[in-house]
Amino acid sequence: MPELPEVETTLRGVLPHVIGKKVREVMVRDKRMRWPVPDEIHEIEGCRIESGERRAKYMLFGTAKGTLLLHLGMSGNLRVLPADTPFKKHDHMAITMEDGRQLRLHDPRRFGAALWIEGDPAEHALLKDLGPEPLGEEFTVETLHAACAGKTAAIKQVIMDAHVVVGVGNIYASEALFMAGIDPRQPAGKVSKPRLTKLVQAIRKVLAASIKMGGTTLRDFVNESGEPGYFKQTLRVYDREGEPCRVCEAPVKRIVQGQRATYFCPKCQK
DNA sequence: AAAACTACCTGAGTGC
DNA sequence: TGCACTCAGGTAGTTT
Repeated sequence: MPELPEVETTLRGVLPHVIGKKVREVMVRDKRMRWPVPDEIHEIEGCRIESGERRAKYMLFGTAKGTLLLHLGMSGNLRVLPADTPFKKHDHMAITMEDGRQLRLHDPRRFGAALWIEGDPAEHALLKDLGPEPLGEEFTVETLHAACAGKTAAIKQVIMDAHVVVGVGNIYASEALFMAGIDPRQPAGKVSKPRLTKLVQAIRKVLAASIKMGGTTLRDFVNESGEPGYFKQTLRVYDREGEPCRVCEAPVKRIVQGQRATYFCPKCQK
């Protein structure tokens, strides 16, 4: 589920409930996540949360003692609920704040993660080799051009590579390539610089637009309040196989690249 | 170095 | 109803 806009939406919703507040208790109901939830996660108990940031699709909550890292995987959500709300199946972790509110990490597929980082999070193994943020200044046509140079891999796979640019998942990769008019199968090294310029703009635009609408709910994404995102109705190609292109009316095509579905318009994207 | 593929896991949907 | 099968928003790790 969650790509960058969904994580950003969740983080923004959660922040007002945690910034400047102390954590009372962490309850781990099922430590089987992508990596076992470490016992050190309890280090956060009694700490005041000073910061909350997103890096790629990771959420980082900083305290004086260390940093809580959360990832929503494919099926996760993080909700803010009264602490006495009955637990649901797959509510794996609950973080109770001093005011009685609780953050619930719910993740049926358990591809998500909850880790405790001591020291500088930027140096953590999961974060240190990540590429630039797509909405930040460091992601430019120059960086993308350099990353694509000489590569035979399809352009879609390259923009989904977190070493090149973070946060571009399967939905927004297809959408950005449509907006830029680029065939997702094009070898990355063969896409001209002007077209990469369009692609950089398209990636920024589609992510920003989705954040504005609270993200995309395909099946089960909900934000911190349990509400879906509304960007799905704006999708131009993703999950629209056989339906008419919104520009030229040619049927949208679905192919598989790197074991993942890709959607594109064969007429608009060359 | 880069590309291809595997693995992790549950639930929804489809076809028989 | 039930079984077998496919597919799903991510990404670290291994193999080629």
